[in-house]
Amino acid sequence: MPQVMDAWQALADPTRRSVYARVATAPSSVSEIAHGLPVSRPAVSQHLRVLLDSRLVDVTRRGREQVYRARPEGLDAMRTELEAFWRGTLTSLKVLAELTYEAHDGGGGR
Amino acid sequence: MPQVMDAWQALADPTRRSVYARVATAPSSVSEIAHGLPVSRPAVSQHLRVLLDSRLVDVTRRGREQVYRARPEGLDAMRTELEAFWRGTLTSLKVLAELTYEAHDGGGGR
DNA sequence: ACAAAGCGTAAGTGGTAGCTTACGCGTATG
DNA sequence: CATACGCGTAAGCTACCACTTACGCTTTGT
Repeated sequence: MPQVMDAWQALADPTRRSVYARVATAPSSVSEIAHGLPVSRPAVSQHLRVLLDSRLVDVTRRGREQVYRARPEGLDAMRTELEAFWRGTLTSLKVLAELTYEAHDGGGGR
Repeated sequence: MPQVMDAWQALADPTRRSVYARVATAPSSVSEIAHGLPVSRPAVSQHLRVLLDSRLVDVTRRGREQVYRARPEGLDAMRTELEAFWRGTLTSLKVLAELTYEAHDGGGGR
């Protein structure tokens, strides 16, 4: 039983990213998701639990199936968070790059 | 010796994110970075190795110090990748949301 | 040439994430 | 009411990640 993770860490795992991609493409039941992946159904259930705790997916009962779907808000929240991180670092980087390159290079880097 | 990781997974670790944030704010030597963190210097070295393999940081020798600095390109590449992922999922989500809500809800989300 | 600073790496350890098999509960179907 | 489907969870195992200590190499200073 995994700990509480932020969306970033939650989506870091490849399998979990696949699971999320699946439900983002189309709401699916657990068995459907598992059928398209090289892991067992309980494994998918656990991944969905993590995604659920991270507020990245949503659940709706339909008959005896449990339909999972992605939550746009969760994604957007994470994106905003990332953007802030980006901005901070990139600003610093830009300043430093200018200070560094203006003297001897010009920035032809790769 | 860690495996090869993509930028996403590399930045998933909190400590490693701190290391990256540090070098993004200002190019620093290994000891400097380690001095500001609750881990040993070798640990920082290993984290820097991972960031190096992920093309997220850069190294320059200066005297006997090894100065690490963040690579804007690496970040930007990851950001692009994320953006693509975003777009794909969000598009699907929007379509599905419309199809779903138009019949019985109205979109009182959250 | 010798001592010290600054790193990188090897070896070893603890913790935990991800997976599987086994089981039990709720729900539809005859 | 009995059977089968769909799912969540517990228990256990394996592998890997992050961290530490110990060692060796390169570079600077006296």
